[in-house]
Amino acid sequence: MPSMASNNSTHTAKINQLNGPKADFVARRQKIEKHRKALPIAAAEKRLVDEVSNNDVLIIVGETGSGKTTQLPQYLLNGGFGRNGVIGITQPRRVAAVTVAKRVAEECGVTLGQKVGYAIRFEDVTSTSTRIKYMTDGLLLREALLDPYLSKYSVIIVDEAHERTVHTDVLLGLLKTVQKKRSQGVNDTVNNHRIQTENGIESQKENELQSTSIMKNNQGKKLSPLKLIIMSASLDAKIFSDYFGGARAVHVQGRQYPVDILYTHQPETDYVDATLITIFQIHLEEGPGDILVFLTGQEEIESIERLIQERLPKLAESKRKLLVVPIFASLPSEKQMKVFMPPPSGFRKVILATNIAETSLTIPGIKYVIDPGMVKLRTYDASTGIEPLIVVKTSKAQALQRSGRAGREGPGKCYRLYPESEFYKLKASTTPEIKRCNLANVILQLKALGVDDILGFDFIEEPERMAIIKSMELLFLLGAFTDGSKLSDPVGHQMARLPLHPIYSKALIVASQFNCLEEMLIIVALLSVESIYYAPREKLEESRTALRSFSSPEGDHLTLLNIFRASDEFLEKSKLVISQDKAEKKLRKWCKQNFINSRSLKHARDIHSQIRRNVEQMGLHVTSCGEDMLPLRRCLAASFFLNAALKQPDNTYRALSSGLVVKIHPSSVLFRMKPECIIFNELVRTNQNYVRNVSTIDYLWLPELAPQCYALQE
DNA sequence: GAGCACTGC
Repeated sequence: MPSMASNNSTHTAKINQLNGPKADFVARRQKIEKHRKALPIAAAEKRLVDEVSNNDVLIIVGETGSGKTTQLPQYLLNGGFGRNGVIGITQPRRVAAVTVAKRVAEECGVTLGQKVGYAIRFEDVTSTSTRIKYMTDGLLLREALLDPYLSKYSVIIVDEAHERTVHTDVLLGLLKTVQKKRSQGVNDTVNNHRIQTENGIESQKENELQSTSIMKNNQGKKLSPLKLIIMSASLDAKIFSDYFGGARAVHVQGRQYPVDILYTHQPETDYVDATLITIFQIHLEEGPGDILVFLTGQEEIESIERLIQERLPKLAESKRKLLVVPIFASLPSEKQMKVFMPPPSGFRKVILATNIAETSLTIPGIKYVIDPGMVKLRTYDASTGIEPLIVVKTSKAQALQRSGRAGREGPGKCYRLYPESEFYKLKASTTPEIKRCNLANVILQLKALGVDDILGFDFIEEPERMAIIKSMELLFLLGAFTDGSKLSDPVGHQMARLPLHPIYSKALIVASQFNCLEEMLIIVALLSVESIYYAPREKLEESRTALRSFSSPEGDHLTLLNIFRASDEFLEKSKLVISQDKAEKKLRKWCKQNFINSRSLKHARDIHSQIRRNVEQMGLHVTSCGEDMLPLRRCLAASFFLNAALKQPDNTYRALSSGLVVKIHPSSVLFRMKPECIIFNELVRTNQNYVRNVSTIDYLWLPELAPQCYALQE
């Protein structure tokens, strides 16, 4: 064998020498083919294609490493399913859509964006020749607003369905009805779909628009039936099968190395301490291999990091080679990259991570996983509308996902810091997101898709009635509905078209009437991203000084506007003398000097240009209020009137709609000013109720601008 | 005078 191998490589090297890049290409193709054939799913190619031919809905249970995401679309294309339409594959995350598309384009030997492409928000790398299209599930939902029958697709594959994101859940419901309608034929359903609106010429226009687009796609012939494939990890195939009327489920083997699961004998009272002990125990007693620890948040990660650093010097010098690497989403990207770098020779890496390491990124070299069994979860309280984060026990599925991270490159070990009996008491899977979030956007989208009766919609799992009703109330107050709770025209339809929280969508529509849409587009873009401020604890004062020149006495909204404009001016000025790339690099430096998170600012810039395009297409007039901030401030009051609060004698505030006692968050420019009347965008509950993104308004504006909520006292 | 799991349009 060894001599064979060496002969082979000499042979290849010779060809390389003779034919250069072409032989390189051939060698790479051969390597790719070999890799593809070795995947567990490869043996099932014909069977899978037959299953898809014979079943309109197919559930595929594929374990990690089966190759289903990259291979199945290629099998279907070769099986002829791309002839009558595009094969679409949805992913919950943007990076996944992009990286998988790149990989498949390479495997097919085509340029990305031609036969194989991807589409995510802000980026469409597809063309008319695209047959395999990877995309985020949220993007496909948006496409459905313009093409309710998803007529360009012959097959839709919903990948990672077990994650049960809101988008996946809504998409499954939509696909179920789309499939039914497409198999029935389109002609008689067009008029029933979303069109039962009693008012207005506008909506008729929109209906006509839709009918024509369907006709065009249809070219006079009936739309072909839609094939639907749901791909999921093993635990809950039955849920999907039942939802699709007992659809057939097939199983595809994965490729994972065995992982030893170890439990504690007793429940741990202090899991931070237990985590520390386990880290050192592995480090001192186990063979080489990196350690991945799952923790609940930044604070916990930083405190454990400190504790490790304190204890390390107490070890024998030869045992001190332990490199601690934290990772969480809000960490600047250059620091995040450290988890992918190999440690100095002889060192063991211990990675302290949040959930980000569960699915979003895969870290190489992990042999040991420590799982304390806790996770920080966003919840939703329908009665107050607050969405607090709480620490809860993981689910069984999550525990399995975490332990699986130890078996990607070889056999591994997972230390669960609770007794085995506790594992069996865990919930099978995490409560789907749709049951623990604000539903305003979901409802708006469903209404725009023609679902009139939200309470009667066939959700795979029903959200709470109260959560639906609360969100309907909000949409009603924003003017998105008619009295018959249909989407209003034009406001409701315009709101549904914008990729923003409904409150912000409405703010844009209001701003067009106040002649300050130019300004509001900026403010809403900034309110839609993570905080753009970045101040490490040790440089708090320095950052405050840097930001002082932007701050406005009128509040955080105008401050945000000032920062955006300053950054934009800086970028435009740079672009006059240097290339776009260099100018953007220079902007990042500017951000750093001013303690601004450049990732968030970039995101806001992208959103800004997208929503600016959206409102222009909708025919709204983008005008500016110029130097006069009064109309803009009145517009903020008219837009965010539901979140108004009045100062009380003790300098706290009372929120007018909920009656909650709140304080201005210390990060606000108004923290010390304590104006009489404010509006705010966010209510966070920690030890107290804090409001963030606050502006001062004149309280007399409320009855004038929002008489439906506020009446003048006699 | 305070902290923010993770995604997505």
